[in-house]
Amino acid sequence: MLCVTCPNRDSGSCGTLLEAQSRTAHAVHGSNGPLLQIARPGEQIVVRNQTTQQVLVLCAGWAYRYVELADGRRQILGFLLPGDLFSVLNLFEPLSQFSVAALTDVQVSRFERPGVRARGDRLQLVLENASRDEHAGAIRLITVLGKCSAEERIAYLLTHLARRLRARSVIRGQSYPFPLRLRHIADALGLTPVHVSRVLSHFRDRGLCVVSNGVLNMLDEPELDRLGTVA
Amino acid sequence: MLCVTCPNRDSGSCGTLLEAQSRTAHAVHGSNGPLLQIARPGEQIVVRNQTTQQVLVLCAGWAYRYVELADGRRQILGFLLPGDLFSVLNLFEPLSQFSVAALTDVQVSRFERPGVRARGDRLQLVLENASRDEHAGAIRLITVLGKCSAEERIAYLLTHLARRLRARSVIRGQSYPFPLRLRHIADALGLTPVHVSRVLSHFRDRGLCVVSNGVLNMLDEPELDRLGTVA
DNA sequence: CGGCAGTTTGATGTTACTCAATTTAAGTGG
DNA sequence: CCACTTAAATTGAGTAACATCAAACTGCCG
Repeated sequence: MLCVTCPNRDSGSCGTLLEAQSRTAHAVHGSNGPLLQIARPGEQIVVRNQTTQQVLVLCAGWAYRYVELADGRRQILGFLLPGDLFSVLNLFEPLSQFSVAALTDVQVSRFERPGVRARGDRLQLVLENASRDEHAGAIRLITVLGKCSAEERIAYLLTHLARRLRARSVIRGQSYPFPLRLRHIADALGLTPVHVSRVLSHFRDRGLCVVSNGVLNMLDEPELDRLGTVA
Repeated sequence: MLCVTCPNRDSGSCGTLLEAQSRTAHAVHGSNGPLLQIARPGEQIVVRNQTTQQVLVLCAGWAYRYVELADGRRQILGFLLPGDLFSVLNLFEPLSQFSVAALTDVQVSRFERPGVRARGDRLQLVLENASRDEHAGAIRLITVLGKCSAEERIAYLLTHLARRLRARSVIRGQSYPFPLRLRHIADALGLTPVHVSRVLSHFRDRGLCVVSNGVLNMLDEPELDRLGTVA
């Protein structure tokens, strides 16, 4: 199946979610193709509180959404995988509530903001689904941060990412590419890199998972899943 | 100004937010009035993962949205004040992502789910605003939970509630009715009741705020605000 | 071969949790 | 109005989880 958002016709990097979204966006946009942007690891793609008339979709690579506090502390709100809309809100709201930066080399598609108000059922449906997912994700993260130990949080993150990657057929087995540094995990889960390291090596000792060479290998996914299941 | 959602014509319990929302909902609903429900403190109003064809608005009193983990842990997602829509998502999604329970005696208005798809600009606008607010609230809470100390979290909660109450003209001075128990604060902020008690008495000693007789008195609101400001 | 960024490990410190006892407040029935 | 009961708040002591600081170690790239 062709993915209209990305220039590359070969499947793999773009999952099912993207297909629905991009088709919609494409339909709205008209016949001229989307703008394409590339960024290098660490590069900032969206600046919080900055307005843009475009809707962004991550086309290839990983990125993360985050906010920065006045004193430099950073909270990562979540990770963007290929096919992800940066934010549903972004469809009708020009002001971004968070920053976005690249984790790997990424490709980002930029569409002119579609006329959401004038649209019919098809887009509405996509919007509702994405809206629900985003909301559900926020609730889960709040719950994990509020009620779970470091082990539970990390297990949650690892299995949650695996689930999302599977949903877009990026992985089949129990391992997947893992571009996150300890710092990212820490900032996403309210921990310190040092403590994340300790928990991960504890996981390694228990034969739960290993991360090496930028690849995460889940040796005992059921147990990881059990640990990381919150609600 | 008359509040169509509530049976009581006297203002005060219903703030500005409700007026916009209720008018909208009323317009969608047609001429027959909304169903009214009352509940006592502690009573559960919405059950997570349960579907309903109605849209709920808190009309009087306080309530809270929460999720419960398998082992009984509870995470409070936020507090509902008079005039609050239970959830924006609720407008087109029959499945509730969280439970809701009453903190005080409450009145809840139930509207038949409006035909969101068929509506024009007016409702769209209200939806966008509410959607943005809900999203912004979730991001703030995630940040507070992920990056802030117990003192900062509690200061954030107290001043945040004050702001929301002021926005609907419920309070003018620096004190407001405070129906939360330590347990609620704890479950909302990822702390234990015991620790919340310690922090609050520390605040008291420093002359920041006092809570007694179900009333919170912010003696040094600027300092509280400074403590609780995250992003 | 340096040099840098990221990770690991150890030692120590702090925050917040747990457990338990005590006090206060809020009802309830006499 | 006063015992009695019950829920909530407070206080103290001990502990666990996680943070902080610092040093050693790894891989990688010029």
